Amino acid sequence: MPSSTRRARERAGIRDRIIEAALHVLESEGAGALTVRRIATDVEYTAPVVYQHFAGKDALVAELVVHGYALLMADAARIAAGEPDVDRRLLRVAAGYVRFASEHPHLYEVMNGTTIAASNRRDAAQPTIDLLTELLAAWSAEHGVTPPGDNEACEIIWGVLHGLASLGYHDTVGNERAQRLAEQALATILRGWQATAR
Amino acid sequence: MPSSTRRARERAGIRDRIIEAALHVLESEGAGALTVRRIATDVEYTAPVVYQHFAGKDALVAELVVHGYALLMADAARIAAGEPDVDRRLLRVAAGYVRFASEHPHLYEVMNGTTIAASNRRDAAQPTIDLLTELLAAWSAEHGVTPPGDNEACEIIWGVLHGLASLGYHDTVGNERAQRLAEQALATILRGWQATAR
DNA sequence: GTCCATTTCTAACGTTGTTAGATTTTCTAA
DNA sequence: TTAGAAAATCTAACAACGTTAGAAATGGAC
Repeated sequence: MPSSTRRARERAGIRDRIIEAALHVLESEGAGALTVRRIATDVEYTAPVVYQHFAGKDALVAELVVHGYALLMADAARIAAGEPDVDRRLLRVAAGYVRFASEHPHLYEVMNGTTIAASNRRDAAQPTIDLLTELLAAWSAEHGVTPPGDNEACEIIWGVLHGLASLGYHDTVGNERAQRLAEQALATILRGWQATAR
Repeated sequence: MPSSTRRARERAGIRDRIIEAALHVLESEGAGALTVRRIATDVEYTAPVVYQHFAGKDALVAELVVHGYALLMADAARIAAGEPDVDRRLLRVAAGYVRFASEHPHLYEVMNGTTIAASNRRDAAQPTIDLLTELLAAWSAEHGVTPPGDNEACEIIWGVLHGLASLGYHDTVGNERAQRLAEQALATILRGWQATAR
């Protein structure tokens, strides 16, 4: 019965369109406009169909968060691939992280919000963390310096990037300034680790 | 007519009780439980009286944010006053900042949420920023090192503290670990600035 | 062409922030 | 002390939210 597979394909298609529509509303109008009825209207359905594809609004938002981290990861990977120099690579990824937050402020907000559970966020963020770990290992090998282990160095950098991205994405300081501050902060930390090794 | 002043006093009293009740609900049960009706019930009134003292829920939340920054400031000032050594003082304030976030997670969340406008947050946070600037100036004088000016050093530290506090307060990493990471990050940055000066 | 399963919609429930209007309380003044 | 003004408070309602139950429509299988 080939029709059942087609039905499944159609179902998945609607699911994807819901996610797409939700992402578009979130990015263009913010979390306040992201209502179930609005999303349903945008995909030309009524509200209850959303619940046939997602357990509830929170589950849908969780998927947006996963999508957001995938975008962030792709951004970071692209930037990293385009810069051969180990030091500059880290700095550019740092600036890219902050830029991502200010280019997708509403998405970044839910990515770090409390609607999503901490463990889910960790899972979604893991690839990005792994990339950061790699970049850090390469830097470490290049300079013969070993920064604090047990993931501490990586978590420090993650924290710094997130902190300065936060300052940037809700206009506490400007966008470009936050990017520069992130680069400076990271450069200073790397220099600090080098100074420790001496 | 002394009664009118008493009336004003009573009005202010109710206002304060509303703020107190709201703060208690927020801290003990989180932002999800913070509804206008709930607050009104807790002060033994009905919902509309809240609107006689605040333009809306957002205005009330804004006051909670101000209150939160005052608490944070008091905490930081107390810690700073208790530590004569310039370097240790900065590290202890850093750890204190992160601890504050994990001891008041829901309050810290709204303090950095999007319900409050960026300019209002800046105003509320200004005293804490000023304290940070002072601590940094003292450190700078002690070591004969001038970190980046134009408030950049201060904003970097602020960002770092906020970032690691965020990692800590929603359990991305544990509480004590986030405190240690903040101390390490700050120590490394200070070392980095010293290394630059040499 | 009939029946069954799936999909979709209509209608509703409870809760939210918020406002209008009635009601009660409190103060002032004769 | 009491009549009337002013303030405070409550009741009732509105629109919008997330969510669910049950009716209506749709589409494939014999």
